[in-house]
Amino acid sequence: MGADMTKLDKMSTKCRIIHAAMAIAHSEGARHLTIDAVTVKSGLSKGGVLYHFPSKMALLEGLVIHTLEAVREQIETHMSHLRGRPNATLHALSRLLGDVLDETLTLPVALLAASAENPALLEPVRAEFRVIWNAIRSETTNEPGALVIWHALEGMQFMNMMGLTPGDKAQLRQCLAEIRTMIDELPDKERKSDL
Amino acid sequence: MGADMTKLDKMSTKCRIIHAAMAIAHSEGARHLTIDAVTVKSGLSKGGVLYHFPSKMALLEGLVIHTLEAVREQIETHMSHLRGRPNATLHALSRLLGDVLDETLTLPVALLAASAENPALLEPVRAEFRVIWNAIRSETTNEPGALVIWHALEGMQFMNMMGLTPGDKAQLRQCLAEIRTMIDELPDKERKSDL
DNA sequence: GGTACTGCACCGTCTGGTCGGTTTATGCAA
DNA sequence: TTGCATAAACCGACCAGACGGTGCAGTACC
Repeated sequence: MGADMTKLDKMSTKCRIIHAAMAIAHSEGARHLTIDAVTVKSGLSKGGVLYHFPSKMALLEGLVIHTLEAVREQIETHMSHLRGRPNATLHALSRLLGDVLDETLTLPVALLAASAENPALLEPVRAEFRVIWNAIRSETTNEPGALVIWHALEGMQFMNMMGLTPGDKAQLRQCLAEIRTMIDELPDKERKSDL
Repeated sequence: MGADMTKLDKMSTKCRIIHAAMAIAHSEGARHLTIDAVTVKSGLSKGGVLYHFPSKMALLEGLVIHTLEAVREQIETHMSHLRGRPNATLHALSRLLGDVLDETLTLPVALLAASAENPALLEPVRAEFRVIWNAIRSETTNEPGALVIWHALEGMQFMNMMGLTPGDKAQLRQCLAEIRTMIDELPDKERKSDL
């Protein structure tokens, strides 16, 4: 249990750092996401931050990996509640967006911060997106239709994060509901529906 | 004509600077978009760059405004070819995306670069997006449906820019074609069509 | 003794911005 | 046409501060 405590502490401190980094990236802009800023925001010392992430690249890498991991977990949780349902992956993604619509600390924030420093840091995200896309396309016969829906979901997340969405949250909810009916109307791989 | 020449030269130099800034932001990441980097890329001197844009904020502001202006012009050009057609604004946006799908120097690149320095720089974009949204919603009775389509278009642009889109360009073209049929099936404001 | 830090001094480089100066284009009078 | 004043366009050395990162002595805890 001692080991567990140690591990938990380590994780929670790392989380504090990453959380601080996300908050800075979102409110101040990726340009002002500096180690010193993270130091202040997280309440640690510079040495403390650099103890966990020996360089800024490592920090951003950690930020991407950590956020990606969280996303993956949330998707899997939703997926487990959707077993057997047609187009379960798209449904899971739509639920994920529903969860995340009010939060500010989302995957796109991490993407922006990381790509500002080094676009190559997005590689693990690309890999994950390929996996997601393969899951999506394996569930429907209408690939272009599914791709449109996925792009709509991602577009909502991006625009919402940058504060570019017009109208209020009710409108976004309505938009999300529309997307969900579109997913329901997507042909299943087994029993190809109408059209 | 002397005055015209002067004005043209001035504009072309400003364009060179902005073009250089965009290229850097896209290839190196917003973090490395520095005045010095722009100096080198544009072939000017530091003083020369700062003569046209007296600060980095001014440069980024110029970058956003300039890109937004270009987008607005392209939309209006497409709109003039779509006079009277239902949901003309969405159609214009879809054509714009078609034009831009292969280019790397797009509005989102400017958005990322600007928001990395100062999120407040996105305000003119927000204003423009409100205008676009009002145009879109004025043309259909199915607002949520239109919003989904718009988000899909923006999502495609963002994901394409960050290299997150899976599959090849043919797939994207197919996706865009799908979006266009969806726009065609959107109810017009006058004669509300099926369902 | 190892892990997880704090606190701080320090370094080299990068960055935004200033400033004095130079070149180039323009306008105008002799 | 020439000469010259004036301003716009541009150059590049320089500076102060920010930034990423190092190194190390010390501490608290298991």
